[in-house]
Amino acid sequence: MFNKETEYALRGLVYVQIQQLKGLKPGIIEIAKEIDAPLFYTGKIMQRLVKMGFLLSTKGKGGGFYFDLNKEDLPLKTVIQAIEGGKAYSGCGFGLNSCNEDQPCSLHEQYAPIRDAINKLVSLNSVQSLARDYNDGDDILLKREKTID
Amino acid sequence: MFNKETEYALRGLVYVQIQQLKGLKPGIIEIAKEIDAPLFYTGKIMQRLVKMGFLLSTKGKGGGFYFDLNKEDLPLKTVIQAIEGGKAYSGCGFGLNSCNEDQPCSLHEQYAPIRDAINKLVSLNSVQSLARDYNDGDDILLKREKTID
DNA sequence: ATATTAAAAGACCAAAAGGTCTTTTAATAT
DNA sequence: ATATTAAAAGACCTTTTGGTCTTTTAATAT
Repeated sequence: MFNKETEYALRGLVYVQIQQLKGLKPGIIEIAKEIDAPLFYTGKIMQRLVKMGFLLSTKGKGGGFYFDLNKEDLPLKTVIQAIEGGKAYSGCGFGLNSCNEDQPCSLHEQYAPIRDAINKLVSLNSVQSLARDYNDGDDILLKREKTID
Repeated sequence: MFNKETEYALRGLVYVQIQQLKGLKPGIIEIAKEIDAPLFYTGKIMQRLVKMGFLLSTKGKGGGFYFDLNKEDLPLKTVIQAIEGGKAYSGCGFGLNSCNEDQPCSLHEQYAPIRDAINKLVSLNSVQSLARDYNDGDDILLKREKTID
């Protein structure tokens, strides 16, 4: 569904938010471990996210990543578009330039509702809402200790 | 939606089928031009499709690509899976190994119906059905002369 | 002040995707 | 037979994606 960078970015952001709700400020080592992503790559991605203004960080002892609480919720779509470029989930399912609403290709009409559903999914879900869902214990967004049953 | 190779492959196959319905047997040069894809790359892809058994070809004068009429319709999904690998449209939307029906992640439940719709789309549409749609004049699957209006 | 900690910056590397081009093989028409 | 045509084979190249590692900068605690 997403490329690796986007995937790690979203998981990282949600993890930071979850920790922030507990009053914590995780660092790269912890984040990478918890979201099950490569350490240095995760570091690079988190830094990019800071540069893009999606979250904040401090260096040195007690440092780490955290969100500006004054900001509004961050929809997944905003992050995805910042990383993958604006054209994500907008084009023709068949990749035709010449295909549009007026002159749809065979698949266009069938794909349109799917594309719309994806757009809705990433627009309605935010880093914060996923973090909340997680704390409610409803899901396993992030790596979690394997339970022995 | 698809990667380039898959995209060119599907367009190429549909183009061959459209021409075959007219009693023709197109070659690489014609196919590449008509589906608006790079010449040599298209050649390579068509050859791969022949090797995979999706269509036939003959060399030399009058040669080109064509389908075995005895075979049944070829669903898009079959082609996609042969090119992109079996895991296409099956995993968790968030790319988590630990996510499954029993322990779904936040997005899993929302993504599941979308993934199912995509699966249905590529299962129900075939190279032949798209070629038929095209001949009915319903769509512009392939590159077509720009109409001056 | 300085030692420690942790992010920032950036060089570097590997694999995959996308694409180009030349040579070889096989079919057909003359 | 042989000239022509067109696919097959495969070497090679470029860009993008994914990933690693070292050095630098900034914050904090002693």
